[in-house]
Amino acid sequence: MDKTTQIYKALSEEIRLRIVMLLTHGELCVCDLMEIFGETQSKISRHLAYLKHSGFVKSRRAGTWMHYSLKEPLDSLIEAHIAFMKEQFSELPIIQEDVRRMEEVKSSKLCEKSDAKSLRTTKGFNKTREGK
Amino acid sequence: MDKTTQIYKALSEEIRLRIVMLLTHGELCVCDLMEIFGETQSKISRHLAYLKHSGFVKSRRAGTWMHYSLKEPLDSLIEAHIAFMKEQFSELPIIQEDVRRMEEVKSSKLCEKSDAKSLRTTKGFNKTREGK
DNA sequence: TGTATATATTTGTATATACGAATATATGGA
DNA sequence: TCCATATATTCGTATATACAAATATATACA
Repeated sequence: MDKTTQIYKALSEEIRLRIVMLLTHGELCVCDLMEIFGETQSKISRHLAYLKHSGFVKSRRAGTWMHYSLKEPLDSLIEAHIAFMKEQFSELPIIQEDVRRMEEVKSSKLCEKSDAKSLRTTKGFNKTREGK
Repeated sequence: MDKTTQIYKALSEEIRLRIVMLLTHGELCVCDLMEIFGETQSKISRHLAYLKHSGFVKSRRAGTWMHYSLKEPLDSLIEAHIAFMKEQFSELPIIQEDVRRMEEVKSSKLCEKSDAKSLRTTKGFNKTREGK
């Protein structure tokens, strides 16, 4: 039952549960999550590593950015948990607020729209990043 | 989300998850659980206290025995978790083996069949208990 | 190659909670 | 009241994992 209890441990820290909920909407990079939650890079990164070890997420490097998304294919038990979470938590104010901030962040940042290489060679890139 | 994460914490320890699964079949006393799991009284009691604090179970005293069962009414989120667990875990060998041992223990012990007072005044009671 | 950026990991520390062993409490019966 | 039984709690300790701060790593670009 190690796998089973590891899933529960992974979801027993609030920020990890909220990250998983956000990732059901699609891929996010570390910098997005830092901004959405107002947390330090170290904290976000640690929890993503935990979720990765637990089988929830995969990462994709694009230039210097790391993009995280739900692993594919998901272990079927994890998939069932995520379906359960969507049913149970989607309507919670704190989760809806996270989604709202996610949309805000995604519309004001470029790192989600294409990969680092093309961004960095785009005129005006640094200007865009200054907003942080 | 404290309630939410507390539920995940409660289920993230294997023995607690297995106790909850057994209690879906009905009330059990501490001594039954000790025998089913082959664990010490202290360990069983501590985990039951944790489950009680987390809102999963209630206890009923009958003489010197404490009987535990799923709380009623259950918090609706906990109820949903338990329904999920039944779906996902009922067929696992370890869970089925727990149920088998539970049936064995319940058929060979009396403390489940009536309360302590009547048992203690029943002839042959101590003999029955010696089997332990 | 050297610098800057994004992310990951390490370090030192704090907290939650696990454990076994011992002790305390509550009940029932002599 | 005193003892036995069932259970709960405490004590001392070990482990997992949280945190912030610091440092390391990987990549991009000059």
